[in-house]
Amino acid sequence: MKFKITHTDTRTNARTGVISTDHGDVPTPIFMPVGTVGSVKGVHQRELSDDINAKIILGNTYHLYLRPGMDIIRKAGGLHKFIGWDRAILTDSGGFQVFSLAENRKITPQGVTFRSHIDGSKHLFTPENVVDIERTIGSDIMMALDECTPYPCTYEYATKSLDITHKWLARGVQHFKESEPLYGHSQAYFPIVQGSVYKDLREKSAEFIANQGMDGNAIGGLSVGEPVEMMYEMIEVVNNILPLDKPRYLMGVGTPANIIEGVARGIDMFDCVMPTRNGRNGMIFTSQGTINLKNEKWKDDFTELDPNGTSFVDHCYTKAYVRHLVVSGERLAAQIASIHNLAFYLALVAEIRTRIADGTFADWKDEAAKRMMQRL
RNA sequence: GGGAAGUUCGUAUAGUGGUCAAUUACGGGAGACUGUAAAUCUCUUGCUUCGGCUUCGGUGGUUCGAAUCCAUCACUUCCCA
Repeated sequence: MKFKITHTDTRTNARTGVISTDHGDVPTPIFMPVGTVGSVKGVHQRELSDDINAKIILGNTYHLYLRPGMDIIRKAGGLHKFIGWDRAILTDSGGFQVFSLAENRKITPQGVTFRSHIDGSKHLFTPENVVDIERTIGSDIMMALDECTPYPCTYEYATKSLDITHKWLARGVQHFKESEPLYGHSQAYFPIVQGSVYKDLREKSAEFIANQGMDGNAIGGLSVGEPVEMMYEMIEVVNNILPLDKPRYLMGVGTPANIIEGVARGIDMFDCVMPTRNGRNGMIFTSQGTINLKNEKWKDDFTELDPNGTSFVDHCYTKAYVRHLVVSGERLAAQIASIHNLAFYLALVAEIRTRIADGTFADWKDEAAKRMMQRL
């Protein structure tokens, strides 16, 4: 994996670049649709590539490991072949599940013991075996095993957790260096900055992560309930330390405004379930604001789903029709809304790249973020 | 023509003397959702100037008190002719 910066904004910390993987180039800043179990929920791979123009998607180590299991993925020849996706894939390590499945896991210095949410069976994740699993999956970018701390989180817990995350990282990096890709394409390994909302812990973590010398770096443990201003402050603190010449990935973020603000602070990569999950729940994002299609006010609105939208669904369906589908519980509603939202997110990062390149990003960002977050 | 059962807040239901503006489901309205245990979850759903007001087919009655008991009328469903 290579990263090349193409433009640097003079008035913010935003930049554009290109991440080159063996599964294609990824222009940055980029949004990566989440496809946890090897499927971006409700969206075909063809729609993902042709209509949404996603360049890279996520898979999840924990979920794929439990089902279908690594023997199937290995026999399939890796996740790309298994799911029929020849563009880039990034795998989350299961660190988020350490957070979200808190009642079903136990953290030890060795690793983390999980109880499967599917059948209750017990499993151990270590920094080493997670690298092995990600090698088997064959993702272009593999994430290190970390603990995504909850919010609020005491300073004591955050300190202890960070120490474990760092120790896990050192072992993960070593195992990454000692292991080889299985399918002939190269794989990168990204460490993750933690430290909750504590500035000194974040600084310490950013330094530790930067020193690993990996091809890219991630910021995790944010957008877990803390006020957004706190999140933005942590990004600033961390990005002051993370190397400029490596891509920076803000994990699990976020809203259109979060993405704009993240880019302004030097973030290059984002992922979030919001466009797909909220889409399934009847909400769409547009350049003019968000729309809750369940609302009665749209029942006889026969205008295009999103007149400014870049996706085909925006122009062949009306708000009234998609609302009808949502209210009726039709699966097509989830598909249309997911396609629309993902296309909107990808168009958003495309516009951000254009504006960084032509120097209009700083003037545009505040008004755009505000406009996109208003409720229609 | 004879007999039986029934009529409750949009619909279907629970409630068989006071703890009932009244159960539950659906339907309606709104909110949440940020490295996906989510096509999920939460709230709300008689009116109200928030003190109350008017409700359980209609009317009349019994009772301190009725959605609940009695009478009667209306309507509905089923069975027998």
